[in-house]
Amino acid sequence: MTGERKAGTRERILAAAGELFGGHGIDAVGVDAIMHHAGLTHGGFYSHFASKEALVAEVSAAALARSAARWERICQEADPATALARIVGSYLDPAHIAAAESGCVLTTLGPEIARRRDTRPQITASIRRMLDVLERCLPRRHRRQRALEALSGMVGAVVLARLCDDSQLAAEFLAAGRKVAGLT
Amino acid sequence: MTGERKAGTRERILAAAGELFGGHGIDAVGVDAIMHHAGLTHGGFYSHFASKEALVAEVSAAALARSAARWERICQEADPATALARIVGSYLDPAHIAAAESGCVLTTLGPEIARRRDTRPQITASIRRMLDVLERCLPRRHRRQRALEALSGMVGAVVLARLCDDSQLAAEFLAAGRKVAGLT
DNA sequence: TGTACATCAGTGAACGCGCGTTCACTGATGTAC
DNA sequence: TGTACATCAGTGAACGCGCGTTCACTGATGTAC
Repeated sequence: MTGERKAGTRERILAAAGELFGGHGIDAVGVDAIMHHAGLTHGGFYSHFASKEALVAEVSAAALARSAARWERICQEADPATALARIVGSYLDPAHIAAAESGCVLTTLGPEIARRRDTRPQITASIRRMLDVLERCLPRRHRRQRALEALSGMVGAVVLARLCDDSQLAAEFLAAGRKVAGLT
Repeated sequence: MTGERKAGTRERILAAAGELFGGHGIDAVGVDAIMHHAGLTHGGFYSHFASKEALVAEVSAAALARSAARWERICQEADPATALARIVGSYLDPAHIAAAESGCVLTTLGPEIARRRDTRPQITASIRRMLDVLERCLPRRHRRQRALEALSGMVGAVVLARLCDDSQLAAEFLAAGRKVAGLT
């Protein structure tokens, strides 16, 4: 069926844009580069998206929604303590620092997305879902507050670790993030 | 003296670039916009900087160094608890969320700077100075670790608060950041 | 003190280039008879 | 089953525009005599 084929291509464009945006920033990546990374030529872009800006809104919202969905899956499949360890452990891992192109959008594009006000409602919704997951993983006392602290610490630690020239200092930030997020 | 005049102009260009970069992002701001914001025409830019990229490196390093210097000044002028309250309180304040153009570079341009590897040594040096200030402001036990947690929580809370569509959720992140940073 | 000259910060027109976007097209796929 | 036609995802040349950068210039300031 043609519709399915087209939908698949659209997904490939979204995935390609997500990787390139995460790795190089939104303004540094052109439509041409995105389409080539998706194995297409640039002209076809506009039969899938109205403009680059429309793609930007969709890809950042979709990428964060996917992260939230992954956290929810982990939370359902394992007991709270194990789920927390998996989520926080993979977030605050040197591999996440190194692989910005596939990393969490909050840490790769956070400030850039914050400036584009139209995307914020969907981003906020995904942030709430991530907070809910953390709440369910954390011990009962002051759950809500501790989830907010955990997410703040995780995002800040990743941003700072990526800025550090020195991998030991970066590792210290990751350890500090783990501590804030309640990992022993 | 001519040298002083020129140095003053250079500072004005750096200040203009800092404001515009913080408010709109690095790639979204052109040399022309920066020079006009500094009250000059674009052609003169290249008698002050070798390239836009050279300006970017200098302005981000200079902006963060200025933040670090401000923290050190506060730390010297007040007792530890007061200094901590001032530093953390102004960082995690709705006014800082709103005024991205004059906000901390870690939160406005963090991921963008992390991608430009040449600036990272100077950024890392300023991060260390900021950690040192926080250490001196915090109670003795586990100072170092708590300073790392504080800075992570502060940066993450500001990034997340700016992403939130809902000012109440933003305020919750700011409160969580204050908690992590040891403010009662 | 006054005049002639040198310096150089800043001006503004011009450049080549890559961007986002448009559009006439092609050729594979699906439908009608 | 075979032929004729319609559809439309994807192609690639072309567009106008704004970017970073260059350069011949101007005019205010500093120096020499």
